[in-house]
Amino acid sequence: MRFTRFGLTTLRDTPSEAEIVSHQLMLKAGLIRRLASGLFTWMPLGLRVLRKVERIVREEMDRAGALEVVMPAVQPAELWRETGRWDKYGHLLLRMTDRHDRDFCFGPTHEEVITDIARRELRSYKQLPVNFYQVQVKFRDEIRPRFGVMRAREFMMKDAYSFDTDQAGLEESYRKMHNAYVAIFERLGLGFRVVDADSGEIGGSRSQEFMVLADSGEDGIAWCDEDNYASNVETAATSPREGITPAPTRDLEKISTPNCKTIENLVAFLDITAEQTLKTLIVDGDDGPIALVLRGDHELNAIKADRIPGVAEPLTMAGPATIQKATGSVPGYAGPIGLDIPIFYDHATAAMSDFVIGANEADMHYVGVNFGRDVDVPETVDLRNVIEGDPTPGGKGTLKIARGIEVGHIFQLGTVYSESMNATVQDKDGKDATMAMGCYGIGVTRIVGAAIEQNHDEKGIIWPEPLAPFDVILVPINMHRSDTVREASEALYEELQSMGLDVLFDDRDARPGVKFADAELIGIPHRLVVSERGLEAGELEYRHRRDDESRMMKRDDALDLVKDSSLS
RNA sequence: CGGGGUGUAGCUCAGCCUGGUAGAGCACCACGUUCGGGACGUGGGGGUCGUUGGUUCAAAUCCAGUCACCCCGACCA
Repeated sequence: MRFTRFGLTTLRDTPSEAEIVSHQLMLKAGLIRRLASGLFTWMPLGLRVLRKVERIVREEMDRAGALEVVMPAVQPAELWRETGRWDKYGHLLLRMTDRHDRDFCFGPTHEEVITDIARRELRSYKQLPVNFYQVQVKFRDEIRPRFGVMRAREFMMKDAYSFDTDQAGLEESYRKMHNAYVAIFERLGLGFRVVDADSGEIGGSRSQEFMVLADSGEDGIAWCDEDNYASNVETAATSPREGITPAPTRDLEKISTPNCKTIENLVAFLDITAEQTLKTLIVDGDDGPIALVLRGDHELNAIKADRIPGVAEPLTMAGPATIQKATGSVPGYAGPIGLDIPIFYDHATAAMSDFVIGANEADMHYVGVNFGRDVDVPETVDLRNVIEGDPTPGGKGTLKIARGIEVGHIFQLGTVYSESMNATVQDKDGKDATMAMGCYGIGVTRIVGAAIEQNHDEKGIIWPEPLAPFDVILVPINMHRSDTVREASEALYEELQSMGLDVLFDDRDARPGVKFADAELIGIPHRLVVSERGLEAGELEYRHRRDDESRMMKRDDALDLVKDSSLS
């Protein structure tokens, strides 16, 4: 491709709308342009990268035995009503009506459509297992799109759906997809980690996420190599810490704490740390309110709280009236002493002594509180978000926390969809068997952003070679004044292409500095510079995007180097 | 949806407080000089100042509404 014919405009200034580096670089390098919030046009340079991702994904999906299909992006409401998700998926669904006033949505995912296909097409267990996939545009009406293509509303997704006769088959299909995903992310050249995850609105049982490690990631990852444990912090578990609760050193005392409705205010007023306090959260339950007790500096985890028997789903904080009735006080002063509703304590509370709690009375707290003396020694449960240093569930080590970008998510759905949509096959005995499903997603567009987050420097993008829009950029110096350089460059351009390489030929009549700056910004792995002075010695200047400096090489050696590196 | 911020040329921004009819750098076009790390000169094209309404002799500027974009939050005591 000739630069002058490629329609590429790079920006010298960073657009003010971009916050994170991948978004900034994608705009500066001309990969994408924004149409509206969360909607992007993929320009020629960006599309080349996207296509490279898609190709690798397709190759590995095909290798794993999955079958490619394309389903409609627009889906009828009836299918979503069958599974109950027309209402449940709610806010993320972009709904529309056609001219006959029939309801449709722009698909955010395709479980319903594929299950409809499966129940029509699959009759016999002999047709299983089968796995269908597609690479297609999805639309999710995100609450707040952000970070460019990282959380866009319209995005490219590879989604796959497996069908098996039973759970054992599903586990095998799931394992295959897990392995295919590992192969995909390894080929893409990204640093990633597989973590346990919550299955959220998709439903089902086991699920794992593939996280590209990056500080700008929206997700937290809790992990521990000694225990071979890794989980999204949303679901990361911890265990009770071994150790002895210190003996009481203070007497129980009820004190006045005006305007201390928050832990923050309380800590400031008493000049203590949040670790010395307990907070008592009142949540709605199936049979009246329930109290959840955490150390003051810890955060309640909604997913874990929902697993507590009796807690209303979804988790709802009790309103002022309920709190008044349960505690006898305005919100902000709840505490376990004298509280006559079910109380659940987090694991970490057990190790505390001489702590501060609300007194169930406005502007009053108890200080010097101790378990066994003032409050019954509690059975504890896992209630909160883990933090760095917490013991692992297995107990062999402590958790570390890292940030990650979710680029893949695999689920064992089981029969959630096949049951509600009545997708069955005849088994060996001629009986109807509800198919066991799995679903497997990869955020294709998000991968491009994630790759940049992980591979850039102050000059621009540094593409992992499998993702690079071009293998090599050919930079002639003073081509428009030197016939020697022009002829040699044109010949090289032809030769590199005939070797099967994707070549960007910077044929602009621009000064070298401009060309070098753009080459670095758009991040092409190999750079070959053609100059009069090099040609006299039969040499080219070679530099890899990751190299600190360039080196002169014999022409053929340079070509071999690029060829071997790019086509291996 | 709640809170905050920003809308002036393709990009980054100044001008607004104190109203008088729009600017800079980069980018773009032409010519000339330059030519191995984002050159320089001369000339040129490009903006109903997001939008609607109001105040005023006069509005980019003051007032009100509205739209768009960005950030923080949306159980977080």
